[in-house]
Amino acid sequence: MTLQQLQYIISLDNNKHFLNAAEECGVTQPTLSAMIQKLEDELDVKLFDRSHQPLTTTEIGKEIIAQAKIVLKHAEFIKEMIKNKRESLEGSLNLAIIPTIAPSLLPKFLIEFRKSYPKVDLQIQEMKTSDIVLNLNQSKIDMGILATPLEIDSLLEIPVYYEKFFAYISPKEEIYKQEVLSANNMPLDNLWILQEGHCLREQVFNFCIEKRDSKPVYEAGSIDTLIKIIDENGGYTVIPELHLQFLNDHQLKNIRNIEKPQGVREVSIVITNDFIRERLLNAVVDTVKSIVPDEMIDQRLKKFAIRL
Amino acid sequence: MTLQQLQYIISLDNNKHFLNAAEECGVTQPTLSAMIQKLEDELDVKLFDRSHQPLTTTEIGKEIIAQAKIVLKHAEFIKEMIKNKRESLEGSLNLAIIPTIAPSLLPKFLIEFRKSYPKVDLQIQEMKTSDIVLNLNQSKIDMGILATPLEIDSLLEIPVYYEKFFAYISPKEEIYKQEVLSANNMPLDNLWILQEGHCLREQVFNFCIEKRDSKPVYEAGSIDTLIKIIDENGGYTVIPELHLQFLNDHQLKNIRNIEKPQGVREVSIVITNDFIRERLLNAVVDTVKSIVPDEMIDQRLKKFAIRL
DNA sequence: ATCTTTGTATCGATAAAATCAATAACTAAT
DNA sequence: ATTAGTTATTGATTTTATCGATACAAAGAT
Repeated sequence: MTLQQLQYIISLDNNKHFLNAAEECGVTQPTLSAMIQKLEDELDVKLFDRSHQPLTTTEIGKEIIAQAKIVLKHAEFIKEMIKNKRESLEGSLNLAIIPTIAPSLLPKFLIEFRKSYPKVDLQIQEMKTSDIVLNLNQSKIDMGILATPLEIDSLLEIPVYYEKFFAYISPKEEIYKQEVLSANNMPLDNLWILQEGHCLREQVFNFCIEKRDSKPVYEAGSIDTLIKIIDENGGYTVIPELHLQFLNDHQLKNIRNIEKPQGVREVSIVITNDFIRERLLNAVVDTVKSIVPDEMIDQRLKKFAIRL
Repeated sequence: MTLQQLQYIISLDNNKHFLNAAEECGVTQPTLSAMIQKLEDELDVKLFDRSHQPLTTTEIGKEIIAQAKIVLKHAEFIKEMIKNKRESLEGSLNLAIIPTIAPSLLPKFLIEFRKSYPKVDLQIQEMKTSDIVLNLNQSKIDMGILATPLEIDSLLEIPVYYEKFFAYISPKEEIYKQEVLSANNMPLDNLWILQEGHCLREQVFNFCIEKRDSKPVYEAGSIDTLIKIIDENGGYTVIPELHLQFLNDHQLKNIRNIEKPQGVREVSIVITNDFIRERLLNAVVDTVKSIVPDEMIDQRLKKFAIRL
């Protein structure tokens, strides 16, 4: 018994005519005849009485066809389920986000997303990149927002914006006098940097401290802390563009552009490659893009993105 | 999507192991792999995550497998329905019986059958052979009790008993003096016979009036009437064995055996060849046999049965 | 009745598919 | 890094579904 055979007997029952039913099924009449005979043989039951014109469905045949319709309905429903899943804007969504993005993105994101998609039960956790990858692969979370590229086969990255790096420099520092910093010419001394685990740390190393040697660096747990330390103690650090919104006028004077090369991090929505809730994915992507300045979405920035 | 593929993913979900699942399904592991991949391609959805050990079922995969189980259940139910139908001793049963059998069989049959199978809703109609055949072929009745063989392709005959013919002769007749009648030597004069449409009429013609010519015969509507006519007016007729029970002692003296050849009619339960209620069929057959003398069930009588 | 017309089954050939054995590729653990 | 365990791939083979042509059967028409 196959779904196809069930389709065939339903069609024949509708048409009461092999040729018409065959046409409806997109096969020739001999094929339909053979397949229906085969089903009748397997079930050891005559489904149709072909001795009259037009042919009639036997008593048991009618019952079986009614049941066959139920079977096909339930089979079709599988495709329905998938379609729904793809198109649905409901259900729970477990989102993880790295600490160096969270503070500058989450506040606005939460407001926007909840307003636009109130039926989505949004759960957000802050975690570092490696944990996001782990949890994604274990299907413990649905989505991550983090710096890319990761280049992991099982994961899919959808870049949403490109964020420049800026130097935040204490007036006590020598380089404070420079209007623009050159990336490959930044002093290691007095560079404050995030603790291990933050990808931003690695990116900064990769980006401006190419000649990275054994010299010790000072470490902190968050960008906010870094800035406070520098305000009090001097020194400098590298912060992402979206963090500028949190600085007061006085602090903004400590910001310097970095050039040659210009540092940019690619921020992406990351999902597993079996993620199928396409519409929900678009919802997240669109929401993030809506709260980020247009210039940051410009794909041309991609060429400056730091790869680890 | 095929039922087989659904079976495969259910098995893999149970086993979390291609090799074991393949064994359970009675195929090799490559076959299982290929079939599951094919389904995943068709649905455009990853059902299993093979990157971990043991493999896991994806979120959507779990939902689909739950639905697949429902589909298979409903498909299996088709076979279940057929089995039930075969084995059931319930529901309605429309039975037709020819007039020359009805009076001698029905009274006892009704009592017995209703006692043994109270859940069967038995409906009985009396009709002549041609109508029974017609109604069987149109599925208007389920079963007929009549004289066979019919030799109709679409119908199935289950012989239940063999009924001898006896001559009922008025004492006024010349042949009344004979102790035994010879079938091929019976006079046409004063032979009373049933109206056209009764197969018994044709059987009598075939049986003892081989040299049937244009000579007119006298006709009546029932065996009872025939006997009353003969009692009053003289003449003779041919009656079936089971009718003897209705004759009084006086009338029984008018009975003569017929020999060379001995006439016998085969009485069968007749159904269409798509009849599947096997157990119900057996119930009817057994009931009829139980109310007929054992000698009449003897298969050896078959060779004397009259063919039309 | 005989002959069309219409409808279904059968036949032989072909195309599509499922299946297998062998083996490569991959994963996880030692 | 090596090994054991697991899944994917490959190429050959078998099975199944399909087709076109035609035979056969039943119902209508002449």
